[in-house]
Amino acid sequence: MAQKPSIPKGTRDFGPAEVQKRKYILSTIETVFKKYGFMPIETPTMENLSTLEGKYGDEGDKLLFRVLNSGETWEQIRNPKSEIRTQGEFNKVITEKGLRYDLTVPFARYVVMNRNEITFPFKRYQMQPVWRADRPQRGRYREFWQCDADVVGSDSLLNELDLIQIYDEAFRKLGIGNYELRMNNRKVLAGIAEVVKSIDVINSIAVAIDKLDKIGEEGVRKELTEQGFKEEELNRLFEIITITGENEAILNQLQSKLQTSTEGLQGIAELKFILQSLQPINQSTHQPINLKLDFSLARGLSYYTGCIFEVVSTEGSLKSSIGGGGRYDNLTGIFGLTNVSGVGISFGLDRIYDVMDELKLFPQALNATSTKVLVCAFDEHTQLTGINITKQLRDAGIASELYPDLPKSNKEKEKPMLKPMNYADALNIPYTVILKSDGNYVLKNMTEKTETVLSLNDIIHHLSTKH
RNA sequence: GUGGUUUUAGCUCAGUUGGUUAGAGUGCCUGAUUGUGGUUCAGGAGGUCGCGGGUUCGAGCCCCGUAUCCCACCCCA
Repeated sequence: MAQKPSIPKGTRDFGPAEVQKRKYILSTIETVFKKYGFMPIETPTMENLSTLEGKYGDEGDKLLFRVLNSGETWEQIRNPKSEIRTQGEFNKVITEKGLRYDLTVPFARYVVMNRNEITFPFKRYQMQPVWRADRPQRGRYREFWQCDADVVGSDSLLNELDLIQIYDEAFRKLGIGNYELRMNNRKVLAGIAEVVKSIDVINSIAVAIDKLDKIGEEGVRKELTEQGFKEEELNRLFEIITITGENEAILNQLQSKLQTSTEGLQGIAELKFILQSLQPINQSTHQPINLKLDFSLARGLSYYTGCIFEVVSTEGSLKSSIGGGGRYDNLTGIFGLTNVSGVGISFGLDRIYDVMDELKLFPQALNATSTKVLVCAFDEHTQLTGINITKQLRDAGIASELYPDLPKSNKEKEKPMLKPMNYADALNIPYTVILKSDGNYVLKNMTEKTETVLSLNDIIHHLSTKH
């Protein structure tokens, strides 16, 4: 008995229309990456678990897809002489590989392994799927694609500036003009923690205030009170993160409040530098980049140390981020290469797709087949002619197909045009060439329903000149 | 990992307090149409009601388990 096939939870098939739309997004982003001087790399689907574990926090470790070792692991475990005593030793016997969780950590691993071949600063982009064992929901998949651009080996903030421009250019090209690019700085968060209580509470504060727009001030206060924050500390916190106004003005206000924190002041200086560098760029364009400072922006991944970015679409119903990134000063340090700073951004292909699909931002032409003309023959003789004609059309650069089947049943022989016409119609193929038994070629425009008897050269000429 | 929800024809969905033979739209097939498609009209085919148990004289409907979809939390692209 045939079983109903299925695919794993959180994964999806993509039909021709979806793939074409996804590739449109990918190629748009890739074009921008290349324009800014980034070079492509690819890394394996699987990494050693030792590469992945501990890089994304406790939550991240839980979400790693682990790959079961092949081989006789059971024999090793049940062997009476087995040395396995601890959970760790057991885990190592049954699994030592995992599916990549993001593209940044594999990239850091790549940089360390290839440090002698790489010319720094190294600017790479990478567009590949990643996997997370999360529970699927809207905008959240277990298999999804990230498009990353990173620069390592340069601590200049001009890299941040380039990445900001990449975000803007790519989203505008895709038609997502109504997006919000939020920026914050981990050092500012550290400064806030220092001024509010102590630098050790940066993570508690970051996690809590990141939810500010979701659970509100009351919710954040409640969460932090449960963690032992005093009311006066929370008052100081909200005095800072609720500052509103123009970017420059709120930075100045923040500066006065973070006077006692060297790290906080450093973060402010970095943010100021980026805003100032952006000014000449914005003055020379009709569409200035709208960079929004947001001191409540935290972002989870624990390796960020400097600027952090997040992108959300302000149109449509998907509220989660469609891009994110930041600077990490010591990611390669874990793998033994210190003093190499990096900064990168990521585009979330699948969420960008969801936004664009809802807002109908895909070009109409993406839905059609690339076939421009369908050659229709109705017997062995004209089919031979058709083979030749199709070949010549293709040689002339015209995407063509020869309808492969001849009428078989009596009914089909009575109406031999029916199937090819239906096919051309269903696939929106704009032209057909009908091979008459008298040797004439008829070019038919399917939308205008016009037919013209033409020579092959005229047909090629006609189809080549039409866009 | 916690809580809620969805699943009925190829697709989108109805289905009453448990009661004869489970419906609609769309798509598909056939014909009206004598080498020519989309429209219209007429007819036709197509359903293990996610899966496995249970209650009942009787279950698409009630109960338990399981899978799956979606939603919230956690976290994130």
